[in-house]
Amino acid sequence: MPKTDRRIAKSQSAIKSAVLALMSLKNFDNITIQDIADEANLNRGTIYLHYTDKYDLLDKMIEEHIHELRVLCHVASDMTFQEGNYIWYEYFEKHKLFFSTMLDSKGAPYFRKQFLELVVEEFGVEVNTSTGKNKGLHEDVILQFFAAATVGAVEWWFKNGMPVSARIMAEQTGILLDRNFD
Amino acid sequence: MPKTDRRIAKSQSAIKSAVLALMSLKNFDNITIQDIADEANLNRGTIYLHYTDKYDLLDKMIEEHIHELRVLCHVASDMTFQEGNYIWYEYFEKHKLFFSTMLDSKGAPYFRKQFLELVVEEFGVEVNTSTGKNKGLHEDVILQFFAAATVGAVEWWFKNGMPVSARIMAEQTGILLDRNFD
DNA sequence: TAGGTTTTGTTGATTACTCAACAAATCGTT
DNA sequence: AACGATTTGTTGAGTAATCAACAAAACCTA
Repeated sequence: MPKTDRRIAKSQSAIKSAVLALMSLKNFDNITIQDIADEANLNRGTIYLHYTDKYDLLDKMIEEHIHELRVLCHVASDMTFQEGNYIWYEYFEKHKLFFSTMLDSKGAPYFRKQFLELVVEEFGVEVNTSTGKNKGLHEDVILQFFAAATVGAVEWWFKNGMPVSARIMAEQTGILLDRNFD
Repeated sequence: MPKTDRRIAKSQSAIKSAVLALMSLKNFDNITIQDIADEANLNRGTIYLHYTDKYDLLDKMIEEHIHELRVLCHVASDMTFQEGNYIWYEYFEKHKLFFSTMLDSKGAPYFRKQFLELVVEEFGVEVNTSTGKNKGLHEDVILQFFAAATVGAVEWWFKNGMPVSARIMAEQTGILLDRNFD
């Protein structure tokens, strides 16, 4: 694999940092491409060399967070859902600005989709329908059921301004998941 | 004047910052071009697009400081030498790493020359050989005399590890200058 | 909803940067 | 003084970024 050109790495890094910086100042939907270019100190046209529009840019940023969450899943593979969830929710809280913006604005139409796919995939290794409490149930049904539940909880949490702590969210959704997997 | 290309500004800025960062870690003479390129996160060849070698790079950086010092001179044009000197020595102290490196290593062969030229030029507006205590003396002689004295004092200060405070240097050289100009 | 203003996305010509490769110069040991 | 290793400065071909200019879309707001 040919390593990426230094200029590409620098431009993309500057662009993403600029978006994050601007998101702390104003709503994503009110950020213009020119704003991003100014903040990143590069030409507006350069942004279009890497992303089709600002929503595509945001999607790419989402992909990176999805990837990080997947890594955290593997770190937590030996833990209970309660314990593992807390790692996730810590990550959410750390990037609260990012995630709440993602889930609030119309700016990230595919976030929920990508997020759900991730959860389905990661829950997949945990489910067992040949023995235990889920014996005889349909694997896909269980997966989609609890994945949607998990994503929905996170979505609710952010859309409502995180009314409870990350620890509470992790614990309670963890209890509900641990109760249903073995 | 056509404004400089954004890429040029960014590259030069990164290169200069890299040199300053590296100078705090090791002697300038031990810094390689590759070190600078790595620190600045750009290709080694890019440095040669802007500077002929690392000493030229250093000279350009010097020029910028010389320019700053000239600006400070104009700010201090209404003050006594004692007062004005303190502004200068504060600047020296603020950039102590830079200046001590300049005056210590063989890396900046022209620093003293440029510095002296600046002092001669700036003292020029102060000297008066038609009336007062210097009446009848040769202007160039006075200028070269006290400019060399001033530069020599600064040089001594840095080469000997700044054994006295900036305030003391400013006060004492200020007294000596105020005593000889009117 | 008609008006002017801002933002968008694209274009083409130009310039700066990248990367790998090279010979020559310098450095550091022995 | 001779050795290998590092650093230097340069080259050429390829790519990314810049800038100005443009029409079309989206946006106020009166």
